[in-house]
Amino acid sequence: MRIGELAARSGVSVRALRYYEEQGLLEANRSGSGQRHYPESGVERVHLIQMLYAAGLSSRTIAELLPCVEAKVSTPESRARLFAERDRIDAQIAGLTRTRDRLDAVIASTGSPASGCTYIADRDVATQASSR
Amino acid sequence: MRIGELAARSGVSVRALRYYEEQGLLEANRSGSGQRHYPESGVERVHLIQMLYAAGLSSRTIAELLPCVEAKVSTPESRARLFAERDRIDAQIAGLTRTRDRLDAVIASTGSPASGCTYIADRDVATQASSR
DNA sequence: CTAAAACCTGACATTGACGTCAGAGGCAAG
DNA sequence: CTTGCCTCTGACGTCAATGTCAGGTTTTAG
Repeated sequence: MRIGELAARSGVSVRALRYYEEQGLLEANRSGSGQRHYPESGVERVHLIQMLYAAGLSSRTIAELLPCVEAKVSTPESRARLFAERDRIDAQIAGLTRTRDRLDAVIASTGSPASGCTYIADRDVATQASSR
Repeated sequence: MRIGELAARSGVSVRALRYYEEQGLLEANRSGSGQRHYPESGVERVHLIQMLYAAGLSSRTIAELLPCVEAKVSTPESRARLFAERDRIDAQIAGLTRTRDRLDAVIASTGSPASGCTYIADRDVATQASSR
């Protein structure tokens, strides 16, 4: 498939795919005229890349780890890297959990008791929260 | 205390503290000559700010939520915001957990004796969430 | 008193993962 | 063959949270 289709199917932009290639995360077969062509497995690969990005890894780190994630092969160095990233993610989860619990506490304290001020008179629930 | 001490004690840079003030996250009493002075509670406040940054909130969002986190008071809007951020963090934790489990599987498959290529299912990728 | 250290404001630089635009070429359909 | 969409490369723009530097004032130590 060509780049537009891969973009559509994997949910990222065409620009992002070219960027991934530039960073050595995603390879493409080039047709005679220079157009990129990807195998079906490209979709899965892009999802994997996105997952690692979402975990806070940089493109450089991803480039280092992708081969051993895909090929299930690792050198001692890459194993150390895998462990380090795993632990970092663990720590991140722990921190996020504490943050969430703290937010829960705030919600509870401002919401339930007679701490004043909080009227659940829902007047405009349509205020969609545009986070992110 | 002055800004240098707060920076040292809270573990962030002086530049960052000035930035927090600029963004309305951190207030300072000014001495006659214009120098910032912070109460002891500033340390805790900066830690709180850092925690929220680490959870992926933007300075604008933090500015909106800090008052009700500190004062335990919330308007219906801020409550909705709190819920939304809490849920976002929950989703982020879930995604990170899946990523960590996948890394664990990779580690196991590349690390165990006869690295017999244990297959790793990845059907559930791309839980959008980003961090920082 | 003086020099060093800390502080001030203001402004430009940086980093990462893209967005966006320009100008040119490729490809299937009518 | 031309129309219209897709793709190419290259390059500059963006955004957020700082880093860094300049040039000047304040505080502190000796």
